[in-house]
Amino acid sequence: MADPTSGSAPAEMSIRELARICGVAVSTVSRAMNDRSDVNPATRDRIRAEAAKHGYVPNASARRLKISTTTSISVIIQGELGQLLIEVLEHLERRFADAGYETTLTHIADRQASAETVQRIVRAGKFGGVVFLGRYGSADREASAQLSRRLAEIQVPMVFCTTPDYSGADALHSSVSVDDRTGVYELANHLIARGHRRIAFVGAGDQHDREHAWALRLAGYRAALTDAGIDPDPRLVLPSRVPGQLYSMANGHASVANWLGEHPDDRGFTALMAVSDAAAVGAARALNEAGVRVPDECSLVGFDGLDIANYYVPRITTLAQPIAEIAESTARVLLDTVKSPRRAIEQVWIRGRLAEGESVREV
Amino acid sequence: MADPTSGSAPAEMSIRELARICGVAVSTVSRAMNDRSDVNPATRDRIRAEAAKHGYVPNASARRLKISTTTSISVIIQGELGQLLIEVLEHLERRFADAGYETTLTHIADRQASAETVQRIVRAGKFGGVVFLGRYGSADREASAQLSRRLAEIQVPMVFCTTPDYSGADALHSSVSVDDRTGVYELANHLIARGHRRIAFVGAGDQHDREHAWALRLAGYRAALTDAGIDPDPRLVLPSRVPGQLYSMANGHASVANWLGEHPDDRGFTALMAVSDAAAVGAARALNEAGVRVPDECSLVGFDGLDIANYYVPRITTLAQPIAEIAESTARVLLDTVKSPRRAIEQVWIRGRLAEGESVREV
DNA sequence: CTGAAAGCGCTTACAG
DNA sequence: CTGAAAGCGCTTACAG
Repeated sequence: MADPTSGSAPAEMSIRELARICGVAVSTVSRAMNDRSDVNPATRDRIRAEAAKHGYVPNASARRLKISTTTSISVIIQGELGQLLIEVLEHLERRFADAGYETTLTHIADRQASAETVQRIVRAGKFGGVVFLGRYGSADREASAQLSRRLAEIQVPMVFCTTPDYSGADALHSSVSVDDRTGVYELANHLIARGHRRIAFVGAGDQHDREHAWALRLAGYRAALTDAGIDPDPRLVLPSRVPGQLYSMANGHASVANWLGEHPDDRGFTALMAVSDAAAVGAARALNEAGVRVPDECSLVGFDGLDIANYYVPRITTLAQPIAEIAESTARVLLDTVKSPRRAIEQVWIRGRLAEGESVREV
Repeated sequence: MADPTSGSAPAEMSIRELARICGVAVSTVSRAMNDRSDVNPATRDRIRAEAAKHGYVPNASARRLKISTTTSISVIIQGELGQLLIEVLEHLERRFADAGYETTLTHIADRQASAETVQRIVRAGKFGGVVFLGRYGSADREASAQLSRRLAEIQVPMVFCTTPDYSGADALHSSVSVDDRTGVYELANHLIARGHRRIAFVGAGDQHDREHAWALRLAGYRAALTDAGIDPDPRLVLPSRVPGQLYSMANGHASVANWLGEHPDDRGFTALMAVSDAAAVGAARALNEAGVRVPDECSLVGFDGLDIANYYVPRITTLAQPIAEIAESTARVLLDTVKSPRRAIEQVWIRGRLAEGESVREV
């Protein structure tokens, strides 16, 4: 039917056409293609051979229209697409694959983060469940809470991964995350135990956008100082300089470089806590450019435990996220919810591991 | 209809039900939801309000079954999921969004790289086109060529991004890629111009798997040496030690550490070319662990031009991939092919830019 | 083991 | 501007 002068591709074969070719009913083709037991093996093999020969693939849209069960999970990532989320994604894919599910990733821009977007994605793909990888929401607290409530109305199992649910007092969604606060608390204590008192924090976000990992990490930092009898100096929370990329090398660098430029004589800290390993690398470069040696003149810690922390010179002391465990728990919670949609909301906080590097020195 | 004692979620609303609620025909609801002009604005608004109120979202499977046109592009990534591909992906998404297309990413394991997988993905999602990001195929040359032919039979526009088509003499697919060979050729000349003669290459893959960027980069390295009158020493092509992650820090590190361990007295090179920036970082650590300073005692260059090259200390001289241009060309070629499926195959090679860092010293 | 038929939820000529 | 009807390509009772 294809007109050679036109640009259109040949039409795809339908079950009906294949049935005609094989001289059987469409129902028989359907059974053969789905490997059902109620079809003669010889018939099945003949049909499948013809299908392969003609490149017939069942139309999934038509199939989905009939079938209620689905074996697809949608992973939605909003905004920053860093190495950490990518690694979590890889583990998630493996876990879901083990359970017989396929995984599809949709990356959406910040401004598209709405309940409608999710609803469209979910119904478009007939997904069995949704994982929000990284946060999902806007910088505005009230808008985020409302979004969370709207999401709860969508009748599909969902779980937040690497971020808690920020719905407010009553959590509306399950979540699995590293224990950000405790992790940074431990890191700060690690520094304090080595004599540091003037510790700066690199990578604090916008005041209005407190619903993100950085805020929990900052809270852990403050708590550790306070518990150690050190009065947190608000000036040592270095403001972010690359707002859209809080956890990036660029932000770590700009933030510290800016501070050092404004305080040429006395930088005012003996140790730096970066909100992420990437930010730590940027901070290290800024220190180096100012002639400050790590760790001899300034200690440095990161967060995440990515390859870069391990291979950087000096190796960066960091809080290693338990990526495999996070992915495993996320998959478990989601698949449990798929099986029992009314099961209770579950908040899972997984303790990270302090990975000692070569970037901290006693003072 | 939902049984409160069962775990099933309430059924989703259909167009029929909404039509009944609004007291109109389903066709009118359809027109309202699709913003068609042939519906009374007042009727449309009333219907849309009811839809929003009841959380009605059209079933996309049913819609796709009727509609032939699609506005979705599938991006397929096989195997390694590094920072470079992620950044290309982000640019691709933006380009496609500008053209009115949504992008969906599917990440598949090496062993699943078959024509059937692609066919299933394509028909499942009714995608308008497919981008293969990174290579797609197996390590076996003959199997790859056959796969390429099978892919060509799938009647959907496709383009390879960041990798050429390895079908053999006659390319069967369009591709957009940095000019790997010329890029490394330039980097090698950069080193040669600074007096280096003993240059090692880090990150060569398996002999049987020559269909990958590393092989083109290795070829550029060899050509530059030969053209400069230097006989390439095959021993200076350091074998890979982490096969599945050729471009990783782990591989760069293991490869160089292993070599230095076996040649404690004379390492045999004055400069190192790494297959990627990440491998360069790993190599730098291995050098450091052996007490070899970069660049004073050994020069180092990478490939890709990622953040890490720019923020590492010392800043790594590298070949910056023109990521935006690669994404732009990929989107252009694919969308052109969507419009005119019979258009000619196109191989696009984009020249990278040598970004000079602080990791090369004259000898 | 196989076939004829109903129907999943939409869209789109066609008629009014 | 609105409605009744056909049909997209499948799956699945139901009948044989």
